[in-house]
Amino acid sequence: MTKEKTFISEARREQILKATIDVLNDIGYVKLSLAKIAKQAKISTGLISYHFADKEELIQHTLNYLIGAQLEFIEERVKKEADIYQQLMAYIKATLAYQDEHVENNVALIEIIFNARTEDNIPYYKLNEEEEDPLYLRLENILAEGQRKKVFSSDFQPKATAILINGAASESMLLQSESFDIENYQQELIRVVAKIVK
Amino acid sequence: MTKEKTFISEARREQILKATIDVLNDIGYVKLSLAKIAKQAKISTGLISYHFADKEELIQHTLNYLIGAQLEFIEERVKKEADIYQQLMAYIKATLAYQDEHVENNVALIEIIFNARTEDNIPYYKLNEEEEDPLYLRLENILAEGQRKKVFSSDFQPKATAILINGAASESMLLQSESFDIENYQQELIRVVAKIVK
DNA sequence: GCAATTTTTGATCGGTTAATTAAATTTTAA
DNA sequence: TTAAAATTTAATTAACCGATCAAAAATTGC
Repeated sequence: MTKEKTFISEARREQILKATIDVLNDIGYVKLSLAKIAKQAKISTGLISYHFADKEELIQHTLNYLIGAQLEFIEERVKKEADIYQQLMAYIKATLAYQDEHVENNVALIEIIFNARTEDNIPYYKLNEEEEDPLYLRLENILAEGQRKKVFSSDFQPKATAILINGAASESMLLQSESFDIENYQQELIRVVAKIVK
Repeated sequence: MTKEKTFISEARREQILKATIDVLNDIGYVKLSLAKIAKQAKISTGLISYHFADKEELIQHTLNYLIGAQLEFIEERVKKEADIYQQLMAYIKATLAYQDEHVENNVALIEIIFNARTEDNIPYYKLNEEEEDPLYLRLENILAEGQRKKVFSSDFQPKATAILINGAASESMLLQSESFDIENYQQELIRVVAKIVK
């Protein structure tokens, strides 16, 4: 109820949020300030405070947006596949595709996760994500379901394998150079995962 | 030549460096200040400025130390093995062991890599490490040498596979919880890598 | 069209921080 | 003993930041 905002208010909040992502890409979390965000969005600093309780709430919303966008992107492609094996491949391809196509979002996500902290001063990257992170769970479920349906070998552990695949997939997030051939890496990763699940 | 420091100076620099690692673990890079480091080391802030030109030089030295320590730890264990296959396994085990046994070093490393920036304002995590990072190169060389010696299958690409293995291995760095069984993860990772190199 | 409400501005307040430096003191080494 | 090196203390400079708020402007509902 408290969150029923007007149309214009929602639009403004989204504008500020997008500006935050831009500024994070430009100068990073350490130098992030409301003044910089305001300048990027071409509004006054006071307006940010009007729409967000404080800087932390703004960052929290930006984080939620970024996580949601990635999840939606991947889920969208996974659910198009009926076959469980194709779902697994879609998951991997979508993960890499998102990193390639939405670099700004990934950079902003990294900046927040590795810098922002909870009220208890615990950095987000130390929070146990594998227990709650919907992306982790999605992958783990695909792997487990494949085993249940006897499509995959029962020769691997869904949880450990999910961590492994996610680790291998997100590594490419950090390697956006000319020399890194993401197309080729995707093929290799898919070949390896195919081997694992047999 | 300019770096020829006295014994006491070297000891002090190392003390400051260790204090920096401690403070990074306690409060993170964002809140890091010379005052906090001085307090941790139980010295005056001025003394830090006396031994390090500026904050950036201190961070740079801390980063070099952390990278060197990890490399040394892993290399130490790899070179004990004569067999190339055992070298590969030693590399993976050592990578995970280091993350488990030197959590403070890894946290400090993460804090610096994901926060500090070069003079050109480029974050360290965006620098193309796979081209220069000695750890990457070491793994890639093991994989390539194994193929050359026909011990490994020629069915994978050393570079892509090195990225994959490093990604899967470093993922566990972020998952230090009670629910995460690093022992079990190591076994799974080793099984998978064994499958890849056949 | 007018009054109430929402949105926006922009200046200001109180606080933090880094880096530097000068001067005084202590420690070290030869 | 003494000169150089190491260390403390404390003051300075100068920048910046997040939050606040009163007032202005824009929008909405009636």
